[in-house]
Amino acid sequence: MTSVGRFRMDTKKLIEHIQSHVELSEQSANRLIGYFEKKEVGKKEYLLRAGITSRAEYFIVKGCLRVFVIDAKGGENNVRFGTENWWIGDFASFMKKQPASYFIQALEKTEVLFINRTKWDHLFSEIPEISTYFRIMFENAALGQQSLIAQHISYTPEERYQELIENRPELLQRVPQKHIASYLGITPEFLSMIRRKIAEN
Amino acid sequence: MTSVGRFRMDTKKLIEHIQSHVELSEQSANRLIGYFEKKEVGKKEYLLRAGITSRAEYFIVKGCLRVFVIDAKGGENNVRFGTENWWIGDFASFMKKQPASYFIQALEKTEVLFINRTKWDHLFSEIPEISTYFRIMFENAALGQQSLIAQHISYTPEERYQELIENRPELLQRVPQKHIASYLGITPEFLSMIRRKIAEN
DNA sequence: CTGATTTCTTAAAATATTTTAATTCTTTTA
DNA sequence: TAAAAGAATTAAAATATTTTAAGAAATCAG
Repeated sequence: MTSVGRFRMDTKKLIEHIQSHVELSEQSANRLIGYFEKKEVGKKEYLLRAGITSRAEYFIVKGCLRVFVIDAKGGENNVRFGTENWWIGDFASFMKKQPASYFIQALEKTEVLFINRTKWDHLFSEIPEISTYFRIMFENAALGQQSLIAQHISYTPEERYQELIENRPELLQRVPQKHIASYLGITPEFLSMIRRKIAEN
Repeated sequence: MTSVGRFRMDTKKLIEHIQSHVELSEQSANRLIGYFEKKEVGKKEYLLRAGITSRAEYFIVKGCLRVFVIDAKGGENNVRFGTENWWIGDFASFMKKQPASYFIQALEKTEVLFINRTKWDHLFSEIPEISTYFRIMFENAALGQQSLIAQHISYTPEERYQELIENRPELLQRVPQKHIASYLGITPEFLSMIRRKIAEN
């Protein structure tokens, strides 16, 4: 197993991410390792399926996942993409122990760290710094989603595509366009048209 | 000033709301009062304007507010409505002390409790139960927004209107239709058509 | 490496939504 | 309470987006 410094490579990525947001003592960092397990998800495999109760929250060490819902007509609708250093999961399902609304599928071979519900419940009391870290994560999630909603309501598909180019250009290299189109709430055909129009200028 | 039990009427509503989510000792409840101030906002008056740094987070004791952004074409786009027992504000602006993106306007004469930034920073260390309460509030915000985004992406305006009828029927009585239309991301004319179509069946 | 499958693009026709404008209904104000 | 202002409805024309279908390009499996 690859090792960097005191930690396994995968755990190190999580610890670095936490340390980029809060102070984390060496002792806490060491304890933390015991809370997480590693999992690999092959391309096109599922980390979670709607209807199944989600048993974990996932931190992406390497790879790319999409989160989608199936609508009344049976169509897949992407709502989020996760890449390195993102947390992903169906948090409502995880917390309330209720069936998930979302599917989570790997778009590449992906490596995640995950924490189960029992350990999650102990985490905050035993590693206090983590409480602040997750408060920041949830605040960021709330902020990000707030502006997403604003964008979805106020902007045209073309403007939302331009936003995506600015905010997450790496996704356009990594994710098939049909998934981008679904994320933008349009058909692949219409996205193709938008791209042509932008390229012409 | 009206008084119920030991507390002023307005503060009591907040304390009851907190107690419906976490245990709150009498001592903590008493301390809490000192953190909040009261404010009245007349109909059509603004609690916050985009461009101004938001100095507070607001708890609605009585009344109704809308949160909106102005888009590139100068149009107002409602993103949220707050009624009794809702927290409202531009949290990004409040936390980062940066200019607000949102306008918040009263649709009725509204009474709010607010906490300023200095007190917010002391709140969590001095009244520990509150940390859990706000974690729950943010979790709920994240969950609510997650399903809002899913809805916006997956459903037609008509379906979103039906959702609104089921989830927040009181808003339809309270909020002018042009604001509902803006919230749904459509024109008032189109909402009118949807309503007629639904009524016909 | 090659055939099979999936993804992307193009164009035309169909549908959904907005815009404009006029009319009625409701609320506000003097 | 009447007049004025704002909000909701209707319909027709204009525009945005989806659907369908087909071919080209890229990726995958044997």
